Amino acid sequence: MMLNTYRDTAEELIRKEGGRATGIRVRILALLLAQEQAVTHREIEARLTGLQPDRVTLYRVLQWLADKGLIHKITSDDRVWRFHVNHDAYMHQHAHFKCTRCAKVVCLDELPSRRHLTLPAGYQFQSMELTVKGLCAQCV
Amino acid sequence: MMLNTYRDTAEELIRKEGGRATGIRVRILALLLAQEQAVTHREIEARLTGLQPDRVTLYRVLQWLADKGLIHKITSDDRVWRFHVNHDAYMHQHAHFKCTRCAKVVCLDELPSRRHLTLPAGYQFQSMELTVKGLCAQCV
DNA sequence: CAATTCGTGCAACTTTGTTGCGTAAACAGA
DNA sequence: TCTGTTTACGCAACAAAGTTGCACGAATTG
Ligand SMILES: [Mn+2]
Ligand SMILES: [Mn+2]
Ligand SMILES: [Zn+2]
Ligand SMILES: [Zn+2]
Repeated sequence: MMLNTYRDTAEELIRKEGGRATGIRVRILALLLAQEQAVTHREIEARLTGLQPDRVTLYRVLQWLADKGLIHKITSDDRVWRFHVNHDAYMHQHAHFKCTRCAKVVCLDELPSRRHLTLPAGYQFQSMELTVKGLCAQCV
Repeated sequence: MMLNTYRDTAEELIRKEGGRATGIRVRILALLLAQEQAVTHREIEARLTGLQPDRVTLYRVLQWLADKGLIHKITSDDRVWRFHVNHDAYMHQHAHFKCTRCAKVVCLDELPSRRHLTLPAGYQFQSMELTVKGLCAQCV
């Protein structure tokens, strides 16, 4: 399960950002480190067995982790944020995939070049958000 | 202002879909036909001077128009739907631009080819949603 | 004009997320 | 190990966006 290792890593990362390594923060970040795919607030709540932090605290911890750059927030058409750790590969801008059957969200490696887009005259590019929809390997 | 023409067009489009051309539906679709950019539920409400339909009715009219293919819904990171008429040019899949300063949303003409993306093994592509962020011509 | 169907308004509810504030826990320094 | 300060947490209340059920009223059909 490697859960102890995840907790140790989590604690170390939190301290490195100058935050207090509270039980809640460590458990949440450890949980995120263990997730392959991006997870919602609800899913995190459900998987924090034993520990049941207040909803507000969970929101605030997730926001803090995102502010510190340890995780990133993913917006989706279902109006629910999903969270995923910032592995090295995901530190740069990247696209996401969302399964239209099971709603799973995973991070993709790349983003198409902005050269493939033309903006109206006078418009200035800053960034792009790309979500690919389809069926994941389990749902095909 | 061409508003009469918009109302006539709206009424015609609604009847063509087999719906009742009620005052509310006609006014909402006429308003959307007149908009260059995509508008939110709130903005539509504010611009329907004189007529003040119930919030729920507005939601239902917009959903009906979208179901009939007369308009399309645009999702955004601010968790608010925006609506825009389906001009011929926008019947196919297309990208959107959102201004990071004034929150204006406009439809872009094209979508980059799916060949520029690689999905994990076993994943099946269905569609993509692309939002370009930046500054519009008025905000640069 | 009457019957039927469809659209609208109202009230209540749901989901997701935010704000303010008092209290408790973490950490640093003695 | 104790003490004081700072930071995080929990609770309650709030907010925005959207949904559902149901009764009533207005279009359309004939
Ligand atoms: Mn990601
Ligand atoms: Mn569009
Ligand atoms: Zn799936
Ligand atoms: Zn702008």
